[in-house]
Amino acid sequence: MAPSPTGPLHIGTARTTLFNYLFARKNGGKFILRIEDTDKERSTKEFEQNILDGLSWLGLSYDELFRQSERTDIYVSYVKKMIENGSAFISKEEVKKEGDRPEVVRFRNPSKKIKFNDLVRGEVEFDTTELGDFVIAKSPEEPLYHLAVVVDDHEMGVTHVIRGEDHISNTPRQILIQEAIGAERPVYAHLPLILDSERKKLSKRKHGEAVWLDTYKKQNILPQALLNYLALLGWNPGTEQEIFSLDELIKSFSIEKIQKGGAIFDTKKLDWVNKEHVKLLPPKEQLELVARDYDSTLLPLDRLKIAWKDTSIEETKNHLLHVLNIMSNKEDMMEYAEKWGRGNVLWPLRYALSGKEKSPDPFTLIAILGIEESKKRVARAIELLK
RNA sequence: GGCCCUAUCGUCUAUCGGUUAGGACACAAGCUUUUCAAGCUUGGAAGCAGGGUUCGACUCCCUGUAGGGUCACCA
Repeated sequence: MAPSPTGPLHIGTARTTLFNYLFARKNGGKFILRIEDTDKERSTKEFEQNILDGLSWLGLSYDELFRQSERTDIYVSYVKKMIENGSAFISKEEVKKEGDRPEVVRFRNPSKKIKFNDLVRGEVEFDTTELGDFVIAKSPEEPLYHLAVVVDDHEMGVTHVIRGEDHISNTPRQILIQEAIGAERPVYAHLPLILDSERKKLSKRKHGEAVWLDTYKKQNILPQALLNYLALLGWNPGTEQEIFSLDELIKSFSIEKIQKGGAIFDTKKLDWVNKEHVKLLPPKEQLELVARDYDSTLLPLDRLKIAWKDTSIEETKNHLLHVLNIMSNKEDMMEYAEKWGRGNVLWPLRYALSGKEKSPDPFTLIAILGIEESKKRVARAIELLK
């Protein structure tokens, strides 16, 4: 996996990492994390840390970690070799914009057709003529992405490259460089992209926070739930199972079941997957999650939803008034509820406390909110019924 | 625009030539006195179009259409 630390961990990067992880673990391979920070202007340590933290939160552990910024010497030796054997050359350039160099290193493009077999898409063919003699280094000491990637894959013995479909057009030029330095060609698999509701690639510019992993972390989405949902975006197990642990994903994973078309990110389904994972948690942890959810939120109450079935508003109000007394005097709530009908008493109580038709039971809510806050909320509901 | 990729319910998807085209999310309606972010029942909802190939195409081929990706001295 090869993220670039030019921004916080992107949700798409998280999914690509997951697929790489699953594939490696499934096949007993090694999972390498390579920080692609050859762009000194845009890469920062903070973003790198954010990516590392995000992966650890997700529980995606890697076997080795590299930074391209620490491997410049290796790339430089390759650039020099390539210039010597004529597969690259120093080219005089017109300076068009700020930062442009008068001289760069270009790849001598043999301009031929490149065919490769993609594990997801089958045979793909490009004519590389249109690529021209593309730039592989700003100077012999400053290698660029394509060169660094190919050298690293070669040096690290990378056998499988699983990445987003937006990289598919980068593949032919990387293959060209491989052939020039005598590197073996890895197996490629290009994943379908994650799309927004308008079927456009999820981008930081258009979608802001929705693309950062941290956003979902803040929303109390469980890491295992996010992983589960991400796996289902563009992949299916071939069975009707939908809820998976990471280990189960590893067991069921197969690259043949990856979808070709892009998939829209649906937060509703994410929420459902998350809910299913919450149910799997021990009761104590569930309670902690609930607490985080209900502490601060005060939802608007709907007058019509407070009353249970066809109980009258008047009756419901009386029950709530009693409930308020019971809370103040610490009397037995269940005794009262049994007497007047559990639904008649407990439903409006729970609704008054949570503001939701579906929520934990009222006793749990009182425990979370505290007696004072609970009383305040019940009083609020009574006020509404006047 | 060139090149590349893609095309089944609103969404995620199953189907690998013969199915009443299945499931899940979401939605709608209902049931359940409700310690229920539960469960259950029911419902609506799909093969982009046109040509082939074939006894038979959602499935294979071609064309069109639509959508997407990519075209840096970023990655």
